[in-house]
Amino acid sequence: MLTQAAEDYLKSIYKLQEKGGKVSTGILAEYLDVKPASATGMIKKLKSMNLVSHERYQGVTLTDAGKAIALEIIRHHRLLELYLFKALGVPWDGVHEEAEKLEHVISEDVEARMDAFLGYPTADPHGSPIPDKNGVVPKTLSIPMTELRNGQSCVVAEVNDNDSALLRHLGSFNLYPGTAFRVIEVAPFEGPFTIDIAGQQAVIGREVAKNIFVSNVQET
Amino acid sequence: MLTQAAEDYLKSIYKLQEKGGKVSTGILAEYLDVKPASATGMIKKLKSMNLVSHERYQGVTLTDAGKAIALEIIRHHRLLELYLFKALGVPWDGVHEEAEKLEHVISEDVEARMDAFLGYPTADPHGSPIPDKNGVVPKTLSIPMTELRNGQSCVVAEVNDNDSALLRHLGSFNLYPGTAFRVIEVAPFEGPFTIDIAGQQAVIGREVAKNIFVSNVQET
DNA sequence: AAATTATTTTAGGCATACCTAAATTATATA
DNA sequence: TATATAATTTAGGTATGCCTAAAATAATTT
Repeated sequence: MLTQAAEDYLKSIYKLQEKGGKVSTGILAEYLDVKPASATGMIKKLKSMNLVSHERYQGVTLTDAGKAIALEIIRHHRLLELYLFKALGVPWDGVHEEAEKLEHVISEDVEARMDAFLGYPTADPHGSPIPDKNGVVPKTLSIPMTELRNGQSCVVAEVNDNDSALLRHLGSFNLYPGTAFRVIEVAPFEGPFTIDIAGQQAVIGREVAKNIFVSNVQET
Repeated sequence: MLTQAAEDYLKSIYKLQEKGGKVSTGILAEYLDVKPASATGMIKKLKSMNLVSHERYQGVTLTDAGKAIALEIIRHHRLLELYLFKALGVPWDGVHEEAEKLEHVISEDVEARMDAFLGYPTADPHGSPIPDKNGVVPKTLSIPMTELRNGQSCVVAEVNDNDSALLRHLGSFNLYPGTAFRVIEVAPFEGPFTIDIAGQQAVIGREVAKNIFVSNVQET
């Protein structure tokens, strides 16, 4: 069994790999809130286990084995988030932190039971895809809200899950995955978005909008 | 926050204190499956935190602060066991192991939600009392099954939870807490018990019977 | 009471995973 | 191209929590 720290490193490498391109020691260290020297040490250890590839100064990449483990942890995390949300009513701005601790200790058996209870879901409360047991990640077709123009309507597909305060803010507008809204006006010069959600008007700053991804975009 | 190991030590000291009298370094080490020298080290650490009292060669005792923490962990454990059993259908011989890992990471919030879901229960699937939020342990009035005589009937109150194989064995006879049975015959010379459970006859060895505690004993 | 046996503690090591500070290597600037 | 800056790695240190082996203490037997 891997240590919790090692699992966190694999998961983080996967996420950074998805997001941007090269995962450098420094980027990884910053993401995990440790010093670069600590990341170097763990990378060395993971490399010796054939879970990552790494050439000095060239960034780190997951091997197939490493990717499989990363996806398993991510699956645990997202199923737990949805379970806590649906079965126990934990507010969506709290499930991330809770799942962060549970994901390392939950058994495959309990996970399978939660999966069945939830009806084999494909997305967590923030809209992030839940990999299946074989590590297949459901494709999500979404674009950043910042690409929307005046008059377009759409549905919230996914929001960033790692900022509790942001989630509470979005919750106050009912901006959950599945919620539809229409862009009334995008202020010029990278300004805020004025939108209509079920008849209610709301102003969403650009920095906030960057954390929202939408699908089903239509001109109206 | 305490480490997981420290929490396990406190819990174990509490349980050993309940069961027998003096908790020696050796007993504690054996119970936790570590070497006596390791127990000495942790006892020293816990003493420096004022969670236990200890004089060399004289055994260890929980302070009020240590006892409060021990009871909190035990509460986590037993609520988790019952939750896994009732909400997710984990078989009763599996919940102990699972809860052992979860008890250290579950938040007070999630615990409160499970507690409410379960209707503020007072016993886990093995019949062990669940301490309340203030550390008050519900009193259980039960006697060892080994004290029963021919013709007495009773209800299973509690069984030992730390032996998976034993629990499967008891499950095969339906010997769960709450199940009533009648002693048909106690074989002489510390022999086995022949009992009647809902019309079905079963033979329970004395070593197995030592793990069963009963209440509501009546002559029939 | 002395000697043997058992328990407990001390002393010294190991692995994990973090840290800081210094050295190295790569990249950007003059 | 040489030099300054930034990123990365190495070296050495901390804390936890386990280990073994040896020393100290207590309990039991003769």
